[in-house]
Amino acid sequence: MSDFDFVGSVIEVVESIPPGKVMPYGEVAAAVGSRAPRAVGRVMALYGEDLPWWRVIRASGRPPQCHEDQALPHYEEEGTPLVKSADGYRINLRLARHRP
DNA sequence: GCGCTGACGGAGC
DNA sequence: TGCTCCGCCAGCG
Repeated sequence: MSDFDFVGSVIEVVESIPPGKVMPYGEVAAAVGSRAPRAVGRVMALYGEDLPWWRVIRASGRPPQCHEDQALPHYEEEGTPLVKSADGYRINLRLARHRP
């Protein structure tokens, strides 16, 4: 697996996430056979423009920092289980977590 | 070839 | 429940 295309695999996994579901960075990294959730975030920052990046969130149940406001409308549109929090809102990983 | 940074995760307090 | 510290890997100068 040395030819392993990290970026390509990450993009493939993110696009495989169905609407209304989400997947933590750690899960995406594990899905591509890696342990670098940070690297996944980098891919989103670079290629996220062509991907449903809002379906990829942190293990804390919150979307990428500085992007929560942009992700919110997407969740409401896809019917993603949300939980209102003191800070604003949060994703209900219990219901929204996508399992391959 | 080396070091720093980053849309993070988990454990500890 | 929220914040802090350390560790992880991949990309770039």
